Amino acid sequence: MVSQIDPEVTRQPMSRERVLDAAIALADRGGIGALSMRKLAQELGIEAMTLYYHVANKDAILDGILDMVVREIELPSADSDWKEAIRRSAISAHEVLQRHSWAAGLTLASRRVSPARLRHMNAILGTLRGAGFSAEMTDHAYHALDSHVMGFTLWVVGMDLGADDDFDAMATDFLATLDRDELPHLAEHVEQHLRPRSPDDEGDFAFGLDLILDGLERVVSAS
Amino acid sequence: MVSQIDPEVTRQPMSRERVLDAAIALADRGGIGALSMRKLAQELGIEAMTLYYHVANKDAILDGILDMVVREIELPSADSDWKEAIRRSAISAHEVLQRHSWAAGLTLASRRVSPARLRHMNAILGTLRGAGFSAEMTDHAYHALDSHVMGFTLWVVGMDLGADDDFDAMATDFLATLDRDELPHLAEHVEQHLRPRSPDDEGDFAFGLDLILDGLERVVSAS
DNA sequence: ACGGTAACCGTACGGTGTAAGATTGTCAAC
DNA sequence: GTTGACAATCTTACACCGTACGGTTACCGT
Repeated sequence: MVSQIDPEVTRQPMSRERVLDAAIALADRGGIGALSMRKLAQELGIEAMTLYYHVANKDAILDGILDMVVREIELPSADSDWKEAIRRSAISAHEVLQRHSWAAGLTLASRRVSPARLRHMNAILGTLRGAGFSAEMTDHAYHALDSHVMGFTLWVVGMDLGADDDFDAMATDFLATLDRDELPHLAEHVEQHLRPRSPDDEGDFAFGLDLILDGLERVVSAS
Repeated sequence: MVSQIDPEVTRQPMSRERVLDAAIALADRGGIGALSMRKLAQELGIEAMTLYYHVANKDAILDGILDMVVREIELPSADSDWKEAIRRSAISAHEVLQRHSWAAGLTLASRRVSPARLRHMNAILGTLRGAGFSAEMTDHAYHALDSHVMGFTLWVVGMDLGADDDFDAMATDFLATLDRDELPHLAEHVEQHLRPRSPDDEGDFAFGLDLILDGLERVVSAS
Protein backbone atom coordinates (compact mmCIF):
# COMPACT_ATOMS: atom_id res chain seq x y z
CA MET A 1 0.00 0.00 0.00
CA VAL A 2 1.41 3.34 -1.01
CA SER A 3 1.57 5.91 1.74
CA GLN A 4 -1.06 8.38 0.60
CA ILE A 5 -0.54 10.75 3.49
CA ASP A 6 2.88 11.64 2.20
CA PRO A 7 3.06 15.45 2.59
CA GLU A 8 4.62 15.58 -0.85
CA VAL A 9 1.95 13.49 -2.47
CA THR A 10 1.22 16.31 -4.92
CA ARG A 11 4.78 16.34 -6.23
CA GLN A 12 5.00 15.17 -9.80
CA PRO A 13 7.77 12.78 -10.73
CA MET A 14 10.76 14.62 -12.05
CA SER A 15 11.30 14.48 -15.78
CA ARG A 16 13.15 16.13 -18.60
CA GLU A 17 9.97 17.97 -19.49
CA ARG A 18 9.48 19.35 -16.01
CA VAL A 19 13.08 20.52 -16.03
CA LEU A 20 12.65 22.33 -19.33
CA ASP A 21 9.37 23.93 -18.27
CA ALA A 22 10.98 25.27 -15.11
CA ALA A 23 13.96 26.47 -17.11
CA ILE A 24 11.74 28.47 -19.44
CA ALA A 25 9.85 29.95 -16.51
CA LEU A 26 13.10 30.93 -14.83
CA ALA A 27 14.56 32.46 -17.96
CA ASP A 28 11.36 34.32 -18.76
CA ARG A 29 11.34 35.78 -15.28
CA GLY A 30 14.97 36.77 -14.79
CA GLY A 31 16.65 36.58 -18.17
CA ILE A 32 18.98 33.92 -19.46
CA GLY A 33 21.60 34.95 -16.93
CA ALA A 34 19.31 33.87 -14.10
CA LEU A 35 19.22 30.34 -15.43
CA SER A 36 21.86 28.41 -13.52
CA MET A 37 21.84 24.74 -12.65
CA ARG A 38 21.69 25.49 -8.94
CA LYS A 39 18.84 27.99 -9.17
CA LEU A 40 16.93 25.74 -11.52
CA ALA A 41 17.31 22.80 -9.16
CA GLN A 42 16.18 24.91 -6.24
CA GLU A 43 13.12 25.95 -8.24
CA LEU A 44 12.27 22.28 -8.64
CA GLY A 45 13.01 21.38 -5.03
CA ILE A 46 15.94 19.12 -5.86
CA GLU A 47 19.72 19.39 -5.78
CA ALA A 48 21.76 20.71 -8.66
CA MET A 49 23.42 17.46 -9.60
CA THR A 50 20.12 15.64 -9.82
CA LEU A 51 19.40 17.61 -12.96
CA TYR A 52 22.12 15.63 -14.69
CA TYR A 53 20.10 12.49 -14.32
CA HIS A 54 17.39 13.94 -16.54
CA VAL A 55 19.51 16.07 -18.84
CA ALA A 56 22.99 15.64 -20.29
CA ASN A 57 24.29 19.10 -19.37
CA LYS A 58 23.36 22.75 -19.45
CA ASP A 59 23.71 23.02 -23.21
CA ALA A 60 21.10 20.30 -23.56
CA ILE A 61 18.76 22.42 -21.47
CA LEU A 62 19.39 25.46 -23.62
CA ASP A 63 18.84 23.45 -26.80
CA GLY A 64 15.70 21.98 -25.30
CA ILE A 65 14.02 25.20 -24.24
CA LEU A 66 14.96 26.84 -27.52
CA ASP A 67 13.28 24.03 -29.39
CA MET A 68 10.15 24.39 -27.28
CA VAL A 69 9.98 28.10 -28.00
CA VAL A 70 10.54 27.74 -31.72
CA ARG A 71 7.76 25.19 -31.80
CA GLU A 72 5.40 27.98 -30.72
CA ILE A 73 6.03 29.87 -33.94
CA GLU A 74 3.26 29.64 -36.48
CA LEU A 75 4.32 27.89 -39.68
CA PRO A 76 3.34 29.46 -43.01
CA SER A 77 -0.01 28.04 -43.98
CA ALA A 78 -0.06 26.30 -47.34
CA ASP A 79 -3.51 27.43 -48.34
CA SER A 80 -3.03 31.16 -48.50
CA ASP A 81 -1.07 33.61 -50.59
CA TRP A 82 2.69 33.08 -50.14
CA LYS A 83 3.16 36.69 -49.13
CA GLU A 84 0.48 36.61 -46.50
CA ALA A 85 1.61 33.20 -45.25
CA ILE A 86 5.19 34.36 -44.75
CA ARG A 87 4.08 37.65 -43.30
CA ARG A 88 2.00 35.94 -40.65
CA SER A 89 4.75 33.50 -39.80
CA ALA A 90 7.29 36.29 -39.46
CA ILE A 91 5.01 38.29 -37.18
CA SER A 92 4.36 35.18 -35.15
CA ALA A 93 8.09 34.59 -34.79
CA HIS A 94 8.57 38.18 -33.71
CA GLU A 95 5.86 37.84 -31.07
CA VAL A 96 7.09 34.54 -29.72
CA LEU A 97 10.69 35.68 -29.51
CA GLN A 98 9.58 38.83 -27.79
CA ARG A 99 7.56 36.87 -25.24
CA HIS A 100 10.66 34.80 -24.42
CA SER A 101 13.14 37.62 -24.61
CA TRP A 102 16.20 35.40 -24.18
CA ALA A 103 15.37 33.12 -27.09
CA ALA A 104 16.53 35.23 -30.01
CA GLY A 105 19.93 35.79 -28.51
CA LEU A 106 20.26 32.14 -27.72
CA THR A 107 19.31 31.13 -31.25
CA LEU A 108 22.13 33.10 -32.76
CA ALA A 109 24.61 32.14 -30.07
CA SER A 110 24.33 28.38 -30.16
CA ARG A 111 25.91 26.30 -32.86
CA ARG A 112 23.25 23.61 -32.96
CA VAL A 113 20.02 24.15 -34.87
CA SER A 114 16.96 22.72 -33.19
CA PRO A 115 14.66 20.31 -35.03
CA ALA A 116 11.78 22.76 -34.75
CA ARG A 117 13.90 25.42 -36.40
CA LEU A 118 14.83 23.06 -39.21
CA ARG A 119 11.15 22.39 -39.80
CA HIS A 120 10.42 26.10 -39.73
CA MET A 121 13.20 26.87 -42.19
CA ASN A 122 12.05 24.11 -44.48
CA ALA A 123 8.49 25.44 -44.46
CA ILE A 124 9.54 28.99 -45.32
CA LEU A 125 11.87 27.79 -48.05
CA GLY A 126 9.14 25.57 -49.46
CA THR A 127 6.67 28.44 -49.49
CA LEU A 128 9.12 30.58 -51.42
CA ARG A 129 9.89 27.83 -53.91
CA GLY A 130 6.18 27.26 -54.36
CA ALA A 131 5.74 30.94 -55.10
CA GLY A 132 8.03 30.61 -58.08
CA PHE A 133 11.37 31.75 -56.74
CA SER A 134 14.48 30.13 -58.15
CA ALA A 135 16.75 28.20 -55.80
CA GLU A 136 19.19 31.08 -55.70
CA MET A 137 16.51 33.70 -55.20
CA THR A 138 14.91 31.61 -52.47
CA ASP A 139 18.22 31.63 -50.67
CA HIS A 140 18.46 35.40 -50.92
CA ALA A 141 14.88 35.87 -49.84
CA TYR A 142 15.16 33.58 -46.86
CA HIS A 143 18.15 35.36 -45.46
CA ALA A 144 16.65 38.78 -46.02
CA LEU A 145 13.52 37.76 -44.12
CA ASP A 146 15.33 35.93 -41.37
CA SER A 147 17.78 38.77 -40.86
CA HIS A 148 14.93 41.21 -40.43
CA VAL A 149 13.06 39.07 -37.92
CA MET A 150 16.16 38.31 -35.88
CA GLY A 151 17.75 41.73 -36.13
CA PHE A 152 14.63 43.63 -35.26
CA THR A 153 13.60 41.32 -32.46
CA LEU A 154 17.04 41.44 -30.93
CA TRP A 155 16.91 45.21 -30.99
CA VAL A 156 13.54 45.26 -29.26
CA VAL A 157 14.43 42.80 -26.53
CA GLY A 158 17.84 44.42 -26.11
CA MET A 159 16.21 47.73 -25.26
CA ASP A 160 13.83 45.62 -23.20
CA LEU A 161 10.76 47.24 -24.60
CA GLY A 162 8.74 44.54 -22.93
CA ALA A 163 8.59 46.63 -19.79
CA ASP A 164 6.51 49.41 -21.28
CA ASP A 165 6.37 51.07 -17.90
CA ASP A 166 9.80 52.55 -17.70
CA PHE A 167 10.74 52.82 -21.34
CA ASP A 168 9.39 56.35 -21.57
CA ALA A 169 11.21 57.34 -18.42
CA MET A 170 14.41 55.79 -19.70
CA ALA A 171 14.11 57.45 -23.07
CA THR A 172 13.34 60.80 -21.48
CA ASP A 173 16.37 60.51 -19.22
CA PHE A 174 18.47 59.57 -22.20
CA LEU A 175 17.20 62.57 -24.12
CA ALA A 176 18.15 64.84 -21.24
CA THR A 177 21.77 63.67 -21.25
CA LEU A 178 22.01 63.92 -25.00
CA ASP A 179 23.88 66.76 -26.60
CA ARG A 180 21.29 67.99 -29.08
CA ASP A 181 23.75 70.20 -30.91
CA GLU A 182 26.10 67.35 -31.58
CA LEU A 183 23.55 64.63 -32.26
CA PRO A 184 20.40 66.41 -33.46
CA HIS A 185 19.04 63.60 -35.61
CA LEU A 186 19.44 61.06 -32.84
CA ALA A 187 17.49 63.32 -30.49
CA GLU A 188 14.73 63.57 -33.04
CA HIS A 189 14.75 59.82 -33.42
CA VAL A 190 14.31 59.24 -29.70
CA GLU A 191 11.49 61.76 -29.66
CA GLN A 192 9.90 59.83 -32.47
CA HIS A 193 9.94 56.74 -30.29
CA LEU A 194 8.33 58.69 -27.45
CA ARG A 195 5.30 59.52 -29.56
CA PRO A 196 2.18 57.65 -28.47
CA ARG A 197 1.81 54.55 -30.55
CA SER A 198 -1.38 53.11 -31.89
CA PRO A 199 -2.61 49.89 -30.24
CA ASP A 200 -1.53 48.13 -33.40
CA ASP A 201 2.10 48.80 -32.55
CA GLU A 202 3.66 46.36 -34.96
CA GLY A 203 4.21 49.36 -37.19
CA ASP A 204 7.97 49.47 -37.05
CA PHE A 205 8.53 45.75 -37.45
CA ALA A 206 5.89 45.34 -40.12
CA PHE A 207 7.23 48.26 -42.13
CA GLY A 208 10.57 46.63 -42.75
CA LEU A 209 8.92 43.28 -43.29
CA ASP A 210 6.60 44.67 -45.96
CA LEU A 211 9.48 46.52 -47.57
CA ILE A 212 11.20 43.19 -48.06
CA LEU A 213 8.08 41.30 -49.08
CA ASP A 214 7.09 43.92 -51.64
CA GLY A 215 10.60 43.89 -53.05
CA LEU A 216 10.51 40.13 -53.31
CA GLU A 217 7.15 40.19 -55.02
CA ARG A 218 8.50 42.56 -57.61
CA VAL A 219 11.42 40.24 -58.21
CA VAL A 220 9.36 37.10 -58.60
CA SER A 221 6.75 38.66 -60.84
CA ALA A 222 9.48 39.91 -63.15
CA SER A 223 10.75 36.41 -63.82
CA MET B 1 68.97 58.15 -13.87
CA VAL B 2 66.60 55.58 -15.18
CA SER B 3 67.92 52.04 -15.24
CA GLN B 4 68.24 51.44 -18.95
CA ILE B 5 69.50 47.92 -18.62
CA ASP B 6 66.20 46.78 -17.24
CA PRO B 7 65.55 43.44 -19.00
CA GLU B 8 61.99 44.59 -19.53
CA VAL B 9 62.98 47.89 -21.01
CA THR B 10 60.89 47.20 -24.07
CA ARG B 11 57.73 46.87 -22.00
CA GLN B 12 55.36 49.71 -22.60
CA PRO B 13 53.73 51.29 -19.58
CA MET B 14 50.40 49.69 -18.85
CA SER B 15 47.38 51.75 -19.79
CA ARG B 16 43.70 51.50 -20.43
CA GLU B 17 44.43 51.49 -24.14
CA ARG B 18 46.88 48.60 -23.90
CA VAL B 19 44.30 46.67 -21.90
CA LEU B 20 41.61 47.23 -24.50
CA ASP B 21 43.93 46.33 -27.36
CA ALA B 22 44.84 43.07 -25.70
CA ALA B 23 41.20 42.38 -24.93
CA ILE B 24 40.27 42.78 -28.59
CA ALA B 25 43.12 40.52 -29.64
CA LEU B 26 42.07 37.89 -27.13
CA ALA B 27 38.39 38.02 -28.13
CA ASP B 28 39.25 37.95 -31.83
CA ARG B 29 41.35 34.87 -31.27
CA GLY B 30 39.17 32.78 -28.97
CA GLY B 31 35.75 34.36 -28.95
CA ILE B 32 34.18 36.49 -26.28
CA GLY B 33 34.10 33.51 -23.94
CA ALA B 34 37.88 33.41 -23.88
CA LEU B 35 38.05 36.94 -22.55
CA SER B 36 38.42 36.62 -18.79
CA MET B 37 40.16 39.00 -16.45
CA ARG B 38 42.70 36.37 -15.51
CA LYS B 39 43.56 35.39 -19.07
CA LEU B 40 43.67 39.00 -20.15
CA ALA B 41 46.04 39.85 -17.34
CA GLN B 42 48.24 36.89 -18.19
CA GLU B 43 48.33 38.06 -21.80
CA LEU B 44 49.66 41.40 -20.57
CA GLY B 45 52.14 39.89 -18.11
CA ILE B 46 50.42 41.27 -15.04
CA GLU B 47 48.08 39.94 -12.37
CA ALA B 48 44.32 39.96 -12.70
CA MET B 49 43.62 42.55 -10.04
CA THR B 50 46.01 45.01 -11.59
CA LEU B 51 43.57 45.41 -14.44
CA TYR B 52 41.22 47.14 -12.04
CA TYR B 53 43.66 49.95 -11.68
CA HIS B 54 43.26 50.85 -15.35
CA VAL B 55 39.62 49.87 -15.82
CA ALA B 56 36.56 50.01 -13.59
CA ASN B 57 35.40 46.44 -14.17
CA LYS B 58 34.85 43.92 -16.91
CA ASP B 59 31.78 45.70 -18.27
CA ALA B 60 33.93 48.76 -18.83
CA ILE B 61 36.27 46.62 -20.90
CA LEU B 62 33.40 45.27 -22.96
CA ASP B 63 32.02 48.77 -23.50
CA GLY B 64 35.49 49.97 -24.40
CA ILE B 65 36.34 47.36 -26.99
CA LEU B 66 32.86 47.66 -28.50
CA ASP B 67 33.38 51.37 -28.90
CA MET B 68 36.73 50.82 -30.58
CA VAL B 69 35.22 48.37 -33.03
CA VAL B 70 32.27 50.58 -33.88
CA ARG B 71 34.68 53.42 -34.53
CA GLU B 72 36.13 51.33 -37.37
CA ILE B 73 32.84 51.47 -39.24
CA GLU B 74 32.78 53.88 -42.13
CA LEU B 75 30.32 56.73 -41.66
CA PRO B 76 28.05 57.66 -44.57
CA SER B 77 29.85 60.28 -46.61
CA ALA B 78 27.95 63.54 -46.99
CA ASP B 79 29.05 64.20 -50.53
CA SER B 80 27.53 61.28 -52.32
CA ASP B 81 24.07 59.98 -53.11
CA TRP B 82 22.23 59.05 -49.90
CA LYS B 83 21.63 55.55 -51.16
CA GLU B 84 25.22 54.90 -52.03
CA ALA B 85 26.41 56.52 -48.81
CA ILE B 86 24.22 54.32 -46.65
CA ARG B 87 25.00 51.26 -48.71
CA ARG B 88 28.71 51.70 -48.22
CA SER B 89 28.33 52.32 -44.52
CA ALA B 90 26.19 49.22 -44.09
CA ILE B 91 28.66 47.06 -45.95
CA SER B 92 31.46 48.52 -43.88
CA ALA B 93 29.56 47.70 -40.70
CA HIS B 94 29.01 44.16 -41.92
CA GLU B 95 32.69 43.74 -42.66
CA VAL B 96 33.88 45.18 -39.39
CA LEU B 97 31.46 43.14 -37.31
CA GLN B 98 32.46 40.04 -39.20
CA ARG B 99 36.14 40.73 -38.57
CA HIS B 100 35.43 40.97 -34.83
CA SER B 101 32.93 38.18 -34.65
CA TRP B 102 32.01 38.79 -31.01
CA ALA B 103 31.08 42.43 -31.50
CA ALA B 104 27.62 42.10 -32.98
CA GLY B 105 26.44 39.82 -30.22
CA LEU B 106 27.89 42.13 -27.63
CA THR B 107 26.21 45.16 -29.16
CA LEU B 108 22.78 43.65 -28.77
CA ALA B 109 23.50 42.18 -25.36
CA SER B 110 24.72 45.25 -23.52
CA ARG B 111 22.36 47.91 -22.30
CA ARG B 112 24.73 50.82 -22.81
CA VAL B 113 25.18 52.41 -26.22
CA SER B 114 28.69 53.46 -27.00
CA PRO B 115 29.49 57.03 -28.07
CA ALA B 116 30.76 55.78 -31.42
CA ARG B 117 27.46 54.04 -32.02
CA LEU B 118 25.54 57.18 -31.14
CA ARG B 119 27.60 59.09 -33.68
CA HIS B 120 27.00 56.39 -36.25
CA MET B 121 23.26 56.37 -35.64
CA ASN B 122 23.12 60.12 -35.85
CA ALA B 123 24.97 60.11 -39.17
CA ILE B 124 22.66 57.53 -40.72
CA LEU B 125 19.57 59.32 -39.45
CA GLY B 126 20.90 62.61 -40.76
CA THR B 127 21.58 61.14 -44.17
CA LEU B 128 18.03 59.83 -44.36
CA ARG B 129 16.55 63.13 -43.25
CA GLY B 130 18.67 64.91 -45.80
CA ALA B 131 17.34 62.60 -48.48
CA GLY B 132 13.86 63.86 -47.82
CA PHE B 133 12.43 61.23 -45.48
CA SER B 134 9.94 62.41 -42.89
CA ALA B 135 10.79 61.91 -39.24
CA GLU B 136 8.52 58.92 -39.02
CA MET B 137 9.78 57.38 -42.24
CA THR B 138 13.37 57.94 -41.14
CA ASP B 139 12.60 55.96 -38.02
CA HIS B 140 11.17 53.11 -40.07
CA ALA B 141 14.06 53.17 -42.49
CA TYR B 142 16.71 53.20 -39.81
CA HIS B 143 15.35 50.16 -38.08
CA ALA B 144 14.88 48.26 -41.30
CA LEU B 145 18.50 48.90 -42.23
CA ASP B 146 19.90 48.25 -38.78
CA SER B 147 17.92 45.04 -38.41
CA HIS B 148 19.30 43.75 -41.66
CA VAL B 149 22.89 44.53 -40.82
CA MET B 150 22.67 43.08 -37.34
CA GLY B 151 20.50 40.11 -38.18
CA PHE B 152 22.52 39.05 -41.17
CA THR B 153 25.87 39.58 -39.51
CA LEU B 154 24.82 37.63 -36.46
CA TRP B 155 23.73 34.79 -38.68
CA VAL B 156 27.07 34.74 -40.47
CA VAL B 157 29.22 34.86 -37.37
CA GLY B 158 26.93 32.39 -35.63
CA MET B 159 27.61 29.80 -38.31
CA ASP B 160 31.19 30.97 -38.04
CA LEU B 161 31.60 31.38 -41.72
CA GLY B 162 34.87 33.13 -41.00
CA ALA B 163 36.63 29.77 -41.00
CA ASP B 164 36.06 29.05 -44.66
CA ASP B 165 38.11 25.93 -44.34
CA ASP B 166 35.70 23.68 -42.58
CA PHE B 167 32.42 25.26 -43.53
CA ASP B 168 32.09 23.08 -46.58
CA ALA B 169 32.93 20.01 -44.58
CA MET B 170 30.46 20.97 -41.90
CA ALA B 171 27.72 21.67 -44.40
CA THR B 172 28.39 18.40 -46.21
CA ASP B 173 28.21 16.48 -42.96
CA PHE B 174 25.02 18.26 -42.10
CA LEU B 175 23.56 17.37 -45.48
CA ALA B 176 24.40 13.73 -44.89
CA THR B 177 22.48 13.58 -41.63
CA LEU B 178 19.53 15.42 -43.10
CA ASP B 179 16.36 13.56 -43.97
CA ARG B 180 15.83 14.74 -47.52
CA ASP B 181 12.34 13.34 -47.70
CA GLU B 182 11.20 15.23 -44.66
CA LEU B 183 13.08 18.48 -45.27
CA PRO B 184 13.68 18.70 -49.01
CA HIS B 185 13.76 22.48 -49.29
CA LEU B 186 16.26 22.76 -46.48
CA ALA B 187 18.52 20.28 -48.21
CA GLU B 188 18.32 22.30 -51.38
CA HIS B 189 19.11 25.44 -49.41
CA VAL B 190 22.25 23.93 -47.93
CA GLU B 191 23.32 22.78 -51.37
CA GLN B 192 22.83 26.31 -52.56
CA HIS B 193 25.27 27.48 -49.91
CA LEU B 194 27.77 24.85 -51.02
CA ARG B 195 27.91 26.27 -54.52
CA PRO B 196 31.19 27.99 -55.31
CA ARG B 197 30.77 31.68 -54.67
CA SER B 198 32.21 34.46 -56.72
CA PRO B 199 35.10 36.40 -55.17
CA ASP B 200 32.63 39.23 -54.70
CA ASP B 201 30.81 37.19 -52.07
CA GLU B 202 28.79 39.99 -50.55
CA GLY B 203 25.96 38.72 -52.71
CA ASP B 204 23.69 37.46 -49.98
CA PHE B 205 24.13 40.42 -47.67
CA ALA B 206 23.95 42.99 -50.41
CA PHE B 207 20.81 41.47 -51.89
CA GLY B 208 18.75 42.12 -48.78
CA LEU B 209 20.35 45.49 -48.34
CA ASP B 210 19.47 46.57 -51.86
CA LEU B 211 15.97 45.21 -51.45
CA ILE B 212 15.50 47.57 -48.52
CA LEU B 213 17.27 50.51 -50.15
CA ASP B 214 15.25 50.19 -53.37
CA GLY B 215 12.06 50.00 -51.37
CA LEU B 216 13.02 53.08 -49.42
CA GLU B 217 13.86 54.97 -52.58
CA ARG B 218 10.43 54.18 -53.97
CA VAL B 219 8.86 55.47 -50.77
CA VAL B 220 10.78 58.73 -50.68
CA SER B 221 10.31 59.54 -54.35
CA ALA B 222 6.57 59.05 -53.97
CA SER B 223 6.30 61.78 -51.35
C1' DA C 1 66.06 61.57 3.72
C1' DC C 2 61.20 61.69 3.47
C1' DG C 3 56.37 61.54 2.69
C1' DG C 4 53.02 60.89 -1.03
C1' DT C 5 51.15 58.52 -4.38
C1' DA C 6 50.87 55.72 -8.64
C1' DA C 7 51.15 51.02 -9.87
C1' DC C 8 50.85 46.52 -8.78
C1' DC C 9 49.99 42.13 -6.24
C1' DG C 10 47.96 38.19 -2.76
C1' DT C 11 44.20 36.47 -0.58
C1' DA C 12 39.53 35.46 -0.19
C1' DC C 13 34.42 35.16 -1.16
C1' DG C 14 30.49 33.81 -3.51
C1' DG C 15 29.13 32.36 -7.87
C1' DT C 16 29.38 29.06 -12.09
C1' DG C 17 29.27 24.04 -14.62
C1' DT C 18 30.09 19.39 -13.66
C1' DA C 19 33.02 14.86 -12.60
C1' DA C 20 32.97 11.03 -9.23
C1' DG C 21 31.16 8.49 -5.76
C1' DA C 22 27.90 7.57 -1.87
C1' DT C 23 23.22 7.04 -0.69
C1' DT C 24 18.36 6.25 -0.79
C1' DG C 25 13.82 4.26 -2.51
C1' DT C 26 11.28 0.85 -4.95
C1' DC C 27 10.20 -3.40 -6.80
C1' DA C 28 11.00 -8.27 -8.74
C1' DA C 29 12.84 -12.80 -7.69
C1' DC C 30 13.86 -16.22 -4.73
C1' DG D 1 10.92 -12.12 4.18
C1' DT D 2 15.11 -11.42 2.49
C1' DT D 3 18.02 -10.18 -1.16
C1' DG D 4 19.66 -7.94 -5.02
C1' DA D 5 19.23 -4.82 -8.86
C1' DC D 6 18.53 -0.61 -10.57
C1' DA D 7 16.60 4.02 -10.92
C1' DA D 8 16.74 8.38 -8.61
C1' DT D 9 18.79 11.42 -5.64
C1' DC D 10 22.32 13.67 -2.94
C1' DT D 11 27.29 14.96 -1.16
C1' DT D 12 31.61 16.35 -1.96
C1' DA D 13 35.08 18.38 -4.65
C1' DC D 14 37.46 20.88 -8.49
C1' DA D 15 38.53 24.45 -11.65
C1' DC D 16 37.05 28.59 -13.27
C1' DC D 17 34.78 33.20 -13.03
C1' DG D 18 34.40 38.54 -11.39
C1' DT D 19 35.93 41.35 -7.86
C1' DA D 20 36.18 43.42 -2.71
C1' DC D 21 39.79 44.42 0.39
C1' DG D 22 44.19 45.28 2.00
C1' DG D 23 49.17 44.96 1.52
C1' DT D 24 53.48 45.85 -1.13
C1' DT D 25 56.61 48.07 -4.14
C1' DA D 26 58.74 51.95 -6.93
C1' DC D 27 59.33 56.40 -8.14
C1' DC D 28 59.31 61.53 -7.48
C1' DG D 29 59.25 66.35 -5.81
C1' DT D 30 60.58 68.53 -1.74
